[in-house]
Amino acid sequence: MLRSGAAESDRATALWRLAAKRVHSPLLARNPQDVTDRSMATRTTIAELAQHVGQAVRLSGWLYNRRSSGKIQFIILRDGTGLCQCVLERADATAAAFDAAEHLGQESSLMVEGQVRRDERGTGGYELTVTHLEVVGRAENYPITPKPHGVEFLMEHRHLWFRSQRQWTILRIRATLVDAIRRYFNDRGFVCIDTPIFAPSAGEGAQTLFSVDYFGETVYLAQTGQLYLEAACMSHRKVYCFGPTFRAEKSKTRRHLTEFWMVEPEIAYADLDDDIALAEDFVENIVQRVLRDHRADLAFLGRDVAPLEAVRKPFERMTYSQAAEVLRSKRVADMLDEQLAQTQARVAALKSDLEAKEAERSGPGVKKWRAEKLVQEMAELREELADLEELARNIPNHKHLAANFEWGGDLGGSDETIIARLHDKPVFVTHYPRTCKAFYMKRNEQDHRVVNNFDMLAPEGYGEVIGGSQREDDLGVLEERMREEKLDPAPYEWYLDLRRYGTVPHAGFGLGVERTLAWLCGLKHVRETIPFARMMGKVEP
RNA sequence: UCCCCGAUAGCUCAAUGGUAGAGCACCCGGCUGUUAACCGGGUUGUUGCAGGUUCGAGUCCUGCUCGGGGAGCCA
Repeated sequence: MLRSGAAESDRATALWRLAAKRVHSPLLARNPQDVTDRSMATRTTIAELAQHVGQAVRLSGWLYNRRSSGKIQFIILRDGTGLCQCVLERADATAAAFDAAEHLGQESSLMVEGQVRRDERGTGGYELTVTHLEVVGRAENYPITPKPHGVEFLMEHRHLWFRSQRQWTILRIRATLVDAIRRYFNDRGFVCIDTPIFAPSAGEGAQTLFSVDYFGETVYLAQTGQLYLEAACMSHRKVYCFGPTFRAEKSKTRRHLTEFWMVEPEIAYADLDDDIALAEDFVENIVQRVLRDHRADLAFLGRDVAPLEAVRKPFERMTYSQAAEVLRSKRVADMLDEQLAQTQARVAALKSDLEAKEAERSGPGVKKWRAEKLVQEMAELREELADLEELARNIPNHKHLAANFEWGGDLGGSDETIIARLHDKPVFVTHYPRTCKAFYMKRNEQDHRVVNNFDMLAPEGYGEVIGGSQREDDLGVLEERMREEKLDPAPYEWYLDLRRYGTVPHAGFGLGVERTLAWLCGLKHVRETIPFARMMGKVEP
């Protein structure tokens, strides 16, 4: 259906040559090889417009939106690097272009040529006074209009939703985040090791993995590269893997995907403190990099950057046991009571606001456009109201769960949120009970009930972004743990070899890219942080 | 697997149990500085599916399907 980008630009070039032939003086056409250079206009992109003020340029892109007022049209052109308002006035010289643009549907592809002007009235601060326009490919009835759409509709049109400003911005930030991650490790002597996607039954919770028929044998899509990375770590000392990972958990929440990207470093001769120090430095680095490169983009997304600026070493730290005490404390009960009161107050305010708007809408003498605007505002308020009412219903339950938290169980989602809410920086929670963690985590020397692990909780309710641990390097203890978990040792013989031949203390962690990006961008849902989200009950497009 | 909410025009949403509507999109017309432009006119329906209650169901009841987000589990 959609042509490839390369084919698109070849066609665009060919069409432009045709256009150029028609428009420009034959006197300049001395060299037939030079067709594209005969134009006085420089070929450029919207992002580069600042360097071409006062010059004639040509842009190629897609029609983002168009407004007209009699003899003047405003064409918002999107070219992949930004948006530019192109102004087209009807005159003898531009009549053909004017008429061609008049019935152009949203997302039609086109090329325009004109004079660049600095103008605050135009999107992005620059405008193009159009002298020529060529339609490359017409589009009719583009499904995604400038008006609001529902999530279901947008997700079904993800292949087109990409083109809208918000999604464009988010995925550009994702690209920077991915680059920051790779650069961090590459610049510090880590060797990138690609771990396999097909994995035999790899122990911890095989029921949550996707099974694949592998020449008649059942294997699984990898949920971590860690065990393989441990092998690589004994060869290269500092390694990392970065790739997709798969979880078949039947979770339908704003934090879950069935296919997501995870980066996992692993370092030899390292203990838990080294691991946490690495995670801390790493997270500070990538957060500050995104902040440095995307201030305007984050502002466009409505992200308050102050909480991100606060992401500086050292982060907060507490043990699991301390967290358990905090959860049961009066401080947490009070905090939740206050949160509930605030939520209820906000709910009440929203309700009266909604009533007032409804009264105005259905009242006498309301202008049509005003009524429409009110309906839109009311829809937004209702959405916020629904979220808050759900929160208000949940808080008493969260309070109950926290107050009755018993040492030995894993922290629930609500417990993590509570711990994170108590701080304005990321929090490391360390030393979880061994019984609720994976067999490979290093047993703590002082307290055999707990392991040397940590979770890093992002602030502002974004929850667990990193899980990591020191690995059990003692062959005997590891075998004991595997017996405890009733794991068949046969598939792990190669893994046990790593302890048989020159075992050393080592540690690592995994960071989820989509959760991190949702946090950085201040998004409600991870589905917008990945190009094509794979979720429970959703594999298309 | 469990709990809560929802499904009305292509899209976003209205409609005391009583004639299915608006805005957008699209078509026609107007407007030389618009910012989700605006103004006038026009086209647009198996109210998710199957039953039930009722003189009468978009509205009430039951079941199912699909979607939303929460629990468990997780990054």
